[in-house]
Amino acid sequence: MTRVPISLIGPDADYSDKTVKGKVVRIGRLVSLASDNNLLKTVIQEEDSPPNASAQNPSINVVLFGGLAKDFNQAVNQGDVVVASGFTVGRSPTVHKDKLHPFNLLLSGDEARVYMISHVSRATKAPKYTYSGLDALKAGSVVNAYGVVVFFKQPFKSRGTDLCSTLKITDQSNQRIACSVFGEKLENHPKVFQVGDIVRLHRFKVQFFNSSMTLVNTFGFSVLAFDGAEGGSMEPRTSSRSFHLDQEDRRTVEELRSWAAGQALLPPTPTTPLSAAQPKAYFDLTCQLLAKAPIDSTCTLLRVWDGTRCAHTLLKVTVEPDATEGPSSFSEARERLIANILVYDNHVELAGQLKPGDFLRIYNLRAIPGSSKVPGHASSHQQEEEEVDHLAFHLHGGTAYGRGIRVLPENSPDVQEMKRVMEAVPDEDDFSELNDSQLLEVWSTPPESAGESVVSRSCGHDTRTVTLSDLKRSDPGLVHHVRVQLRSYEPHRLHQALKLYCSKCTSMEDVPNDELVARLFSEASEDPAPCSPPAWALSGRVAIPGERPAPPTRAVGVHLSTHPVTQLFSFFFHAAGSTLEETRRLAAGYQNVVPVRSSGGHMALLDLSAPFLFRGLKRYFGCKRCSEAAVREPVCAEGLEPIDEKVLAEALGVQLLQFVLLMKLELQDASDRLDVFLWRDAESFFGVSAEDAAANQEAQNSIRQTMASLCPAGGSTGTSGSRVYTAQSGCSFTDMLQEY
DNA sequence: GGTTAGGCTTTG
Repeated sequence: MTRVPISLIGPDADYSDKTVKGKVVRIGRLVSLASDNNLLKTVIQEEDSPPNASAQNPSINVVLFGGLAKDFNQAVNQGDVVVASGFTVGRSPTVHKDKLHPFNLLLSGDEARVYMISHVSRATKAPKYTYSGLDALKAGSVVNAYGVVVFFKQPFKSRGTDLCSTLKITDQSNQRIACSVFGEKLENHPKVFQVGDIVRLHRFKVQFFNSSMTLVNTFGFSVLAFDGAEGGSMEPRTSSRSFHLDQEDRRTVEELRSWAAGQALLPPTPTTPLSAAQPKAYFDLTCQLLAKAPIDSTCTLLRVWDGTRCAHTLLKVTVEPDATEGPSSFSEARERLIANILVYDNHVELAGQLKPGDFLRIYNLRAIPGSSKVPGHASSHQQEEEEVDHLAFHLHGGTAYGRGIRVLPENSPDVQEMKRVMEAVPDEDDFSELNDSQLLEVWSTPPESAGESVVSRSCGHDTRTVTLSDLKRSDPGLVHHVRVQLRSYEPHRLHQALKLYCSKCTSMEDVPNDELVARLFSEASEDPAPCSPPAWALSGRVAIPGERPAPPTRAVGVHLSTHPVTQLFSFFFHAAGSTLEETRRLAAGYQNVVPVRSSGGHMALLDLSAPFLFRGLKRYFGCKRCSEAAVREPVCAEGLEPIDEKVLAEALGVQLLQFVLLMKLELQDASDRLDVFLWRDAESFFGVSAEDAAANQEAQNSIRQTMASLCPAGGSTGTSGSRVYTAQSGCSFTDMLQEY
């Protein structure tokens, strides 16, 4: 065999008796493909290019398949020198992105070989970071350091071009060192959420200021933040995809945690729930934003809750419903749990970026007793006296005392705890904000009189039966039992009863039909612009699984993302150029298929009328109003949970829509008729989840059978065959049959 | 590989 210089690799040549030699400069993740195949991408660089070569030390992508990929992954270290043979040459799909060789080497099949010429031992593989104690910092040097946060400010706008975070950190030396982080992007700032958090700083410059040390980030810096509690999660908070964390790092974090616990550096109550808010006190609040409204240019109203009820009556702030983002009113029960927060000055800009549904931590919030004048909404004297005991909450201007607002990730332990509290709040559920008039809007053929609908409530099953005529004369809001005949129902086509519901903006819409979706797919594939895949994606082509008898299979371009810890192939993008039908077939063979298109040279999701995700037979949709979709790599918080529709929706900035069932029933008894909506309890009524009903025939048949036996004439006007049931909300159809 | 900030007694 003869060796070919990397620079001379090109198409249309026979490489069966050729070798390529190079140093391994990058090793990708091992990707498991379908049917027990593996794939691994690596980059090798020629160290001894011949003098006549066009480029010095050129690099080339090498893609290994099958057992070779697996063996290579186990054996190789960065820095090893290898020789490859038995390869073929293909066009590199990533040449524009990685600026490497326009072709790549493909090593698959029996002839493919990789020989290791020299081997670097594991111990010297990763560059080792050394960390300075905070008492050993030398001005002018660039250091790495660990510290426990004793003071922090959330990123705020500096007078320059960047956002600025300031921290004060300490360690076992008891030195307290100031630290400033500058950067344009919020995601590069330390994700410090409370005093006691631990940070790991890389590449910070030591500067002297007023006889005290300060650490300032330099080029190529990184910050990881860890929970400071003993036994807390070891998952660092970072936006970086490529941080390195080894056993020694974990030990350092553990040591700082136990040291800090002994020093009582962690505040005993990091945040105060609304139920413990005291007048005049300053406190940090973890909460969920429900709605917001601008008051004037220096003040914004945030309406939040945390699931607990404040011991003091909360101040009501009235604003125009039109100016409110999110629901403008809530049920009475919910209103009692909602705190109105007025945020001022510099916080107004940040508040503008918040979305109803966001989980927030608000730092240095002040509880203010008595009525306070809201700019532009001066209340009358009478009202002021009435509200004298009421609590309002202010976030003053400025960043002193760490005043600020931070969006917390949904997976943070404090948010999880708060959600448990919220879930236990009675008389509220996902649909509480959707009222009858909204339902009628959703309904394609609204009944003539909106007054004929009633809202269902769960009940104690001890109410006596009333006639429909009694019911219609009684006050709204009461719970009734009726003994009625189902005269008719709508829609007759089950797919029209399936709706998509957004828990964030409480909108409900029809499920887009296949014709519309197919059209979006064909439109997306018409864009001829080349699409540069993101750096983390592995690009290639896969064959569309065919049907039997197999038609000629077609291959489509795909971009893969693999699971960071298990390295299992778990996520799958497919590029523009395939049809809905092809995507459907891909989804049958691969776990997660996210259709993408080319948009201005970048990878983007399709219009959100199309499913953003195919998982087997199931399709998932996103809310057009609440999503800020972008193709990003999905990351698992703990690294081990499966990548499901929720993880993907979050990574892609998609607000996941929930399938719900909505039916209109026309009830009749001797006294009257009544239209009712079956929806909130529809799933328990049919004993079928709406998501299943959207994807599987068995679930659909079950609903169909239930309706057919309730209303055998299929809802036609001839109802002589209809049977009569005693209906109780919260009751399944099977329960009803037993009672009958 | 430059500038920003460099807690701090807030108050509608």
